[in-house]
Amino acid sequence: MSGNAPKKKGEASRRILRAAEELFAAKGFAAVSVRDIAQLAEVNKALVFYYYENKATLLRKVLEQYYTSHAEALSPADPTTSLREQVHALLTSYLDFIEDNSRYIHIVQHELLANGENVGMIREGMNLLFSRVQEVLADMAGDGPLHVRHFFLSFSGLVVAYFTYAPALDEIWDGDPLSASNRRERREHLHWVIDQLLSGMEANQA
Amino acid sequence: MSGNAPKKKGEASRRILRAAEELFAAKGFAAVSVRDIAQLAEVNKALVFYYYENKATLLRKVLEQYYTSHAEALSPADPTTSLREQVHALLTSYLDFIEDNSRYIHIVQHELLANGENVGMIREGMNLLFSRVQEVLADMAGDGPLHVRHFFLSFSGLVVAYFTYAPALDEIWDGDPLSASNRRERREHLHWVIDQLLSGMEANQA
DNA sequence: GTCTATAGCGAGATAGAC
DNA sequence: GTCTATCTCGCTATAGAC
Repeated sequence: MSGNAPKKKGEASRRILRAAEELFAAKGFAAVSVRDIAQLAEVNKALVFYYYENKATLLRKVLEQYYTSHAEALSPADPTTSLREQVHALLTSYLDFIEDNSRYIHIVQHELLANGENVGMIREGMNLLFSRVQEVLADMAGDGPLHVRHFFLSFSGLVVAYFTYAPALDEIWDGDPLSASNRRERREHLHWVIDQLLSGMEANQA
Repeated sequence: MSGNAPKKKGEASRRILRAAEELFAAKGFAAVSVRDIAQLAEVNKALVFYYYENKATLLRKVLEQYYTSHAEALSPADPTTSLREQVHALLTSYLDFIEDNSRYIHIVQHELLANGENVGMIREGMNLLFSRVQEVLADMAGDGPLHVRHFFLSFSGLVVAYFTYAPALDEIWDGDPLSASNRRERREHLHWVIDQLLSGMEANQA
């Protein structure tokens, strides 16, 4: 017998990609070895190089995959609703995407910190998201400190902080910050924050 | 002649620590080799192991150093001013610290993402900062989605996002997001945001 | 398409001269 | 305290059998 794993044939390539994604998110590109990836994917190490030219290519494929699903997840604004509702809808869809793809953030943050070749792909993703925020917020936002780009960045920071800092928050939160009920509460907080900011922008326009 | 560098004797240990700090912040712990550190510090590789037992110890020392200066940078609240002013003062001192120690964030984020042994030290730093925020905000904040911990995390995210995302923002910003004038503008934005949130909290109390 | 075997290199760390 | 030289290991990547 060669093994007891329920592997389906032809799937090896996908298993490798999934394993790479999981490990890159957990430990970062540099801290992961191809051996780790092969082990988790339950394939031979050499097979990784057969499907993906090298370790760096593997990371690029992981990022490309996310880039695609991120772009797809951005549903277009519904012009029949109020701007305020459109902003909330955008926040909701962003949170949905991130909860479904929490590893995405980790990989992106790793790459941002490494500040290497892959920042280009991340920049494209940011630009895309920014243009969506701009569509919705352009009329409300102002200039200088109230420019759309600041709100875009602030929204991103507000959303992402929760996932970045979670491992160090368990004493401040009661128990696991990432539990379902705590995630729900955090969502409510973010929608509340958005409301305050929108009110401030409206007041500023008048 | 053995070299042309203006090295002062006895300083090697500090040069190593500084080099390690710089490289860990730029590329992350795993992506940095002891050889890199020695080269930047202009010392022999073996000397790194003479002063610091191993690579992991070096990172711990870097974190300890930051932990200390972070704690020192948190000036106590001035009870003769309004709560609103105290919050703004806290934000200002946090921003000052971070601008003076911008590498600190990068190292902390790397460690959070790695989620390894050093998260304990970071947790202590977060707890300390949280208790300061709580002092100032306890009376104003509420429960559930308006609990102090949410505001604490939101403030952190708002501040930190700017530095995390900077490498991918250059197309959205006009030129370098980290230029002096852009940093100033970002500060103004953050104070504006804080003001909106404080107003929202006051309204909620009534 | 998947494996074994191994080349070749750079890493962390140590021994010991000065 | 600082260096040279070296050990050992694990890494990426390749060659080639099946």
